Amino acid sequence: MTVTTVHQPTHREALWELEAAFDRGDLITVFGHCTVEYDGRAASSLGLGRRLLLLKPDGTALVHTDEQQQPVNWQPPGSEHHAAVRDGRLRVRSVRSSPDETLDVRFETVEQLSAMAVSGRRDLSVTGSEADLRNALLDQPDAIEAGFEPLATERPTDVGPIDLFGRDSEGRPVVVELKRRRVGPSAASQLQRYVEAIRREEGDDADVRGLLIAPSVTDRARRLLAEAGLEFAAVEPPSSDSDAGDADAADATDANDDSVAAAGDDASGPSAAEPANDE
Amino acid sequence: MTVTTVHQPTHREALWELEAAFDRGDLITVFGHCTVEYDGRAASSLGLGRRLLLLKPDGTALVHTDEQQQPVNWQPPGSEHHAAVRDGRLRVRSVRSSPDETLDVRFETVEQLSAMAVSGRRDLSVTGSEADLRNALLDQPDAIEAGFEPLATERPTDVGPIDLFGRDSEGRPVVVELKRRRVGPSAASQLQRYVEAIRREEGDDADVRGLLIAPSVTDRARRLLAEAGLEFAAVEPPSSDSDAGDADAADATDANDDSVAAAGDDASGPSAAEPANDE
DNA sequence: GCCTAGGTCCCGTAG
DNA sequence: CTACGGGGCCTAGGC
Repeated sequence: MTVTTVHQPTHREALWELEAAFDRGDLITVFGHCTVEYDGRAASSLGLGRRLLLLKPDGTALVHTDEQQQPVNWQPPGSEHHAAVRDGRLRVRSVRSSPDETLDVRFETVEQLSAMAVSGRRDLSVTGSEADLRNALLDQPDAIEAGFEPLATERPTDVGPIDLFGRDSEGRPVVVELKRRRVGPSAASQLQRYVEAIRREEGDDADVRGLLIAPSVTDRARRLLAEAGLEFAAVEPPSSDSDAGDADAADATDANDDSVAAAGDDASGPSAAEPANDE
Repeated sequence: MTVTTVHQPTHREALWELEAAFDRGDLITVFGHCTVEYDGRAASSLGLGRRLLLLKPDGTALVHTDEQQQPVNWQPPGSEHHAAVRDGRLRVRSVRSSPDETLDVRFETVEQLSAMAVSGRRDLSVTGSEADLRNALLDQPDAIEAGFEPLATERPTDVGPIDLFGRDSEGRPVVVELKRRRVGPSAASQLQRYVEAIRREEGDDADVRGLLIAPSVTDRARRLLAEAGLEFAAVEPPSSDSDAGDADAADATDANDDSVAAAGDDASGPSAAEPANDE
């Protein structure tokens, strides 16, 4: 049995289950009527309501409502969870130091408490990141511009590391800043900062180019680049069009063998089945 | 009853419960042995493992493991959840458009499925934000420097809005950039960008000051500021020291009325009880 | 919808 | 530990 659940437990029962789950290193969910107080880098307070508290064995605490991707309150990994019954309420407190922070969740009633044994990989490799873009451009330097010669990635300067550094066909140093998505003014400032650092290194009269590579650029950023004498080149990130096989398979059909739940999910076409390609 | 739970349901049973919970607008948790596939702005794949899937009625989907504050995979609010049984697995798919993105969670087995009716406030007012810092400085302009006169907040320029704009005791324009925490090179660049925009507005020979206000600054950022002729002033954010009453109370004692759960939680001292001050 | 910047950002990596 | 920048960042506020 990899999950333990109690419904509408007394606070003592809930406390006992929490203690056991802490010891087992389980992932814990607590749903109930609670208040939430946070004090640390900032401070906040949340009145009574039914919410879901998630407690992880690494010290993470998350309070979720029925809206938003982000938790309404939280405590980062490395915290310590404590539970106690006090003033007729079940209090779950997650604390960490450096910085000193406390999250307090006080339950008037606990509707459900579950403890689950998690397993399997929790790290995942994402394709389509800036690093992937960099590697693709290193394989095809001409995609940047004809004759571009890469010299270094993450080249250090005294204002931070340059994504990609090289020389153009005429031997001029080129500072390349890569972004996986549309860029705004901050990316232009970042590139300018790096270019000026290289100019200082090479001598103030050095002819150093700055090149921002991204799928697109906002108007303001384009103007900033122009004013600073920097260049822009549009390059799509190498995610969806490079490896579209699995995406197409996942996109093509729906709802065959059995019924379907949810609004507006019309079966498009019960065509040929794709081979299962996971696990 | 505000929570419905099934343990080790068949996929058909799980599907039925999901459908009902979607209709009720419940917050849903599904714990089980699953794979996770994502394709959209990037792409990722995660092999079999026991994980917790959180589905919100606003379209949010979160896949959590036993580590990290951030979900290992997710789908933002506005997505549509669909569920189906296929190839002997329960498939939960969250889809959105613009951008086109799909999250697929395929359960080999479902250990537990719960549906909860959430209620109560989900918005929370945080104290200690940059806006609080700004308001505190507007109340006490002399905390910035003697004779400083605030003129505008979020003053627009053609490179973005200035946090706080004013004039010093000698009538010179001052661009103030506020940060609630220690700042690095990017904040210095940001301030420089604004200052140059104001200089262009006022005429290139204008004497415009730039002032970065934050709790502290890194060495590189300090050097960047100096090179650009910009200033720095250390100001603590107005969070923990302003309203320390509740924090102290929450910090003082632990574990009185009943027992205590968790590792390393020695009861410090069962001293005087503080008054309950929430709800 | 896009743009701009904040965030208790979180997170990994390098020093 | 700090520092720096990426992120499928997310989220709020304007336009």
